[in-house]
Parts: sequence; structure tokens; C-alpha cells
Amino acid sequence: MDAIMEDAHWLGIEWEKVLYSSDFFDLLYEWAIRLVKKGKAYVDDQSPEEVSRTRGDWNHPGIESPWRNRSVEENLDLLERMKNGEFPDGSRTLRAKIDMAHGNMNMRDPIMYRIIHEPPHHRTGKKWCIYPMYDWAQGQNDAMHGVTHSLCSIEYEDHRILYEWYLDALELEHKPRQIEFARLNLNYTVMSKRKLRRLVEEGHVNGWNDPRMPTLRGMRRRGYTAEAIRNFVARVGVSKTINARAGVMVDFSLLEACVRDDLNLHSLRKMAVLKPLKVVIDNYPAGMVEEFDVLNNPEDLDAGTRKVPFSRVIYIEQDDFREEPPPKYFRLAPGREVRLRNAYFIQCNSVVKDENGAVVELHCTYDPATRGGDSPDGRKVKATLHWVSAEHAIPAEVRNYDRLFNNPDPEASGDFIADLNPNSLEVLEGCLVEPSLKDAQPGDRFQFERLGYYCVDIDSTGGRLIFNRTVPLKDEWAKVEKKG
RNA sequence: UGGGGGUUCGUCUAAUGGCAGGACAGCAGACUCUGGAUCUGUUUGUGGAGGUUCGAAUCCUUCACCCCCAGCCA
Repeated sequence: MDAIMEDAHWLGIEWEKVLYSSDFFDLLYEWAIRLVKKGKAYVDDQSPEEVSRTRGDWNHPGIESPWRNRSVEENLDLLERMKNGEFPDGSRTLRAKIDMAHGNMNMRDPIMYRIIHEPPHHRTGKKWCIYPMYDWAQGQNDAMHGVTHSLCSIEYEDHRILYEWYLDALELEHKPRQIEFARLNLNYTVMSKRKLRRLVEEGHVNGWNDPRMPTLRGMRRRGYTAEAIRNFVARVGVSKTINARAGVMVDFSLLEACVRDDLNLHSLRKMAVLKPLKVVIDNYPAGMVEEFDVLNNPEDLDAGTRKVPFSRVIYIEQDDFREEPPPKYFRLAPGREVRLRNAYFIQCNSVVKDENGAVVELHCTYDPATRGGDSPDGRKVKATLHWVSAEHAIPAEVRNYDRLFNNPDPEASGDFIADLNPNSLEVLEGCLVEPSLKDAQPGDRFQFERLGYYCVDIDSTGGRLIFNRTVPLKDEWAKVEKKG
């Protein structure tokens, strides 16, 4: 309960007061007595099995209970004794007297109260031995509290007739109205509590707040903002369309677009190298350190600037160098010149390989005239790379998250566990981030330039930095490369 | 073989008798010190068949398909 309120609050929902239906059990009980007195409810002595068996099915009417026509006095007496705990669990129920042949199963003398002695209710303790069914509590609570529009999802549509029957039978002056809307499903994930619980209990994810979980706590830990989620919901809209799982199936990419929209405007830019490749700038003086003033957020100049150190040995992303560049690859390659973001143009002259032939180090030269990132002679480069200074960078762990399932609709498949994406979590150790990130706190959000949006994970402790990828930046090159 | 709902681009959603529009995704291009952002262009849709009407996504008839319901769960 506290967790729900905390999540709601995080989302930006405010409330004046919180009401518990258990605080109104007395009034509800009085109303039940009113129905008994009107001959609209009766105590049934049938066992759960008998009630189930005599309900009939879609094609056959149910059978009326032998206890259906007891006198009002007897019903009142029995109900009172049920309440007082004189009977064991399951021995009796209070049922509304409606129509055992009704086409809508909800109307076949629905149970209003059943007997439950254990475990005690979390708010009322042992005061009550009978508890109302959902249908018998919902509309009555709405009426008690002056609710005008009671919103719910469309699987309750065939409960509305019962909702209204109770209200009409009680003849209250205020009658609330139930209105149903479609549920919102996301593709490439599961939303049902049962399935989410299985993911947690079987260890497919690391708890309810695993950043891959479509729970509010999961999304929050992943770095999604409340603003982005609210905007997403607003952009999806509200309808009664039913395409899947009693609702609509929304593209995950729309959620991601909303997250990017928000983060693009508000997050500070940083440089981080996830898979480092050492680069030695041969003509840069050893021991020299320059500090460049770098914009914190080009979308928001008020965010100011910061200092980023540069030196002779730096690291760039392994993906940003190809010994044999494919067509349309603009980044670094032997003999090619690119820009180091906010710093200098560099040209690659030679490559150092290990015994396996893997590239482990690059030797480059820089052009001092391009300081700050522009060439006075007007020559252009086709790529700009992010980098960190070897001497100044600080180590970090980065967790890249991808969609949890490979199947757009895992709930529709027989075994949704089989549709899990084995690569939904990629843990990268040995990442290097710029020194200004030293004091980043859990929950802080940044854009790692050219990579994506990241936030500091709650697992970060005592100077050990761990970043979660919230959502990657759009990647044109990945698309080009994929197409071949 | 019952009851309750639903069907507009790939997805979500507008248009309630008067030009089928927007967003995301896709594609193409421009621009760019993030192959980011931004901008421009563009493909794709009223489930089917009849009917009413000058005119139908919208009204009528009919067919098809999809979702939910047989807890003393909510």
C-alpha cells in the first residue's frame, strides 16, 4: 500500500485524502441489512462447491439455492451471527437475490459477504468475520463518498449491470456511474502481475525494480522521468479500443521517444568511453594538460559549461575505429582525419596490434591549429568522436539494457519465458568516464554523447560508479550498417 | 453455443453527414563540432457486402474477425 502511494506520488499525483473501504464496513453492513429487509438478499448455507456447481454455465441456467426463500427474520438472524463469527469459513454466504437464469453470470445471485476468520484484516484486525466481495463494495463506496464517475478497465463492463443493480436496490439519492476504458499494454514486455511475479521469483530479472521491468519502480531506476511517462500516457490517449488483452498494444518506441524528448532537453552532456581503445597523440607534448570549456547542454545554454582535461594519451570508442572502413563509415581509419569533440582534429598514422591481430593502440598526430574543434583553413571532417583523457578519466561500470523479450507479444505465446531476450542486460566493466562525473549521485541523469541517456544506479557505492542506460540515442550508422 | 465489448495508416489516436488529419515507427533528403538534436518531403488506413443520401469512417441492414466473462479474487 505504501509502495503504491510512493509510486503514485513520484508520478506527480497528489491527493487530499486517502480512504479505506474497511473504514466504512459498518455502513456497508447496514446497507446489506437494508437489502435483506427488502427481500433482495439471503443467507445461503451451500458449500463453495455447491454454489459453484449450481451456478450453471453459459449455455445452461443455474439452480436456485434451497435457502433462497428464507424469511427476512431468519436471514437477519443468520447474517448477524455470521458477522459475530459463529460459523466457520465457507459455511455460509450472503447472496443477492437476482436471477439464477441470467445470461450474465455476475447476476446469478452474486455473493455479497463471505466468512473469513483468518488471517486478520490488515486494518481492522479481528473486528470482522465477514468481508464484502468486490462487486458489493465498489459501487457502495463510490456512492458513500460522492464519486460521480467511477473509472475502471473494460473487463468490468459486464459487472456494470450488477454495479447498477445494487445501487438501484438501495435506492440511494446519489448514484455514481461506472465508465470503462481500455487497458494500456506495451509490446515486447508483459504487464500482468502474475507474469511479472514469475519473472521476479524465477530470477529472470533482479527484483521488482529491475530496470528492465515495466513497473514504475523499474522505469524509475532505469532513468525514465515521471514527466516522460505522463507525456507518454497523454500521447497514447484514452479509448475503448480492444485489440489485445482487454486493451490496446502500444509501441515501446513511443515510450522511448517520450523519454528522449524529455531527457534531450534536460540532461547534462558528458563524455564516456564504454569500450576503450588507447590513442597516443605522438606530436602532443608529454606531460602537458589543457582544459577545454565544454557546453553542458546545447539545448539549454543556461546549463553552462565545464572544464574537460585533454592530454597526450586518450581513449576513444573501439567502434569509432576501423582498420578497413566499410562504405559510408565516416569515423577514424588509417590515414583519415576526424575531430575529437571540443578538442582537436587528429589523424591516424599507425596501428599497434597484439599477438592475435587485434588492434590495441593507435598512433595519431593532432593539428594544433584546430584547437577548440575548428580548422582555420576551413577544411572539414566527416566525423566527431567522443574521448576521455587517460590520465584523468575515472573507471565505471555500465549496464546497457535492451528489450526484455524478443517477441512483440510474449503474453500471446504459450511460454513467454522462452521469448525472453538473453541479451536484455549487457554489463560493461572497465568503462572510462570524464572526471566531472566524480561526484555523481544515484539517480542523476546524463547524456553520454553519441551513446545514449544514462543514470547513476542505486548500486553505486563509495566512489564506485555504475550507470544504467535509460535509452540509447538514435543511431543512423547502426541502421546503415545493418542494411549493408 | 449465453452475456458483455471492440474493429480508422505497421502502432496509438482525431474527424459524429461535408477535403480521412496528427504522433510514433519506416523511407528519402537538408543541416550539424553528438551519424544526437532540428528541419523538409514521403509511403501506408476507414474489416467485407449491400442500402439511405447531392455527399457516409460517421446513419440502416447483414456478414466477418478480435477481446473479456462460468472465484466465497479484484
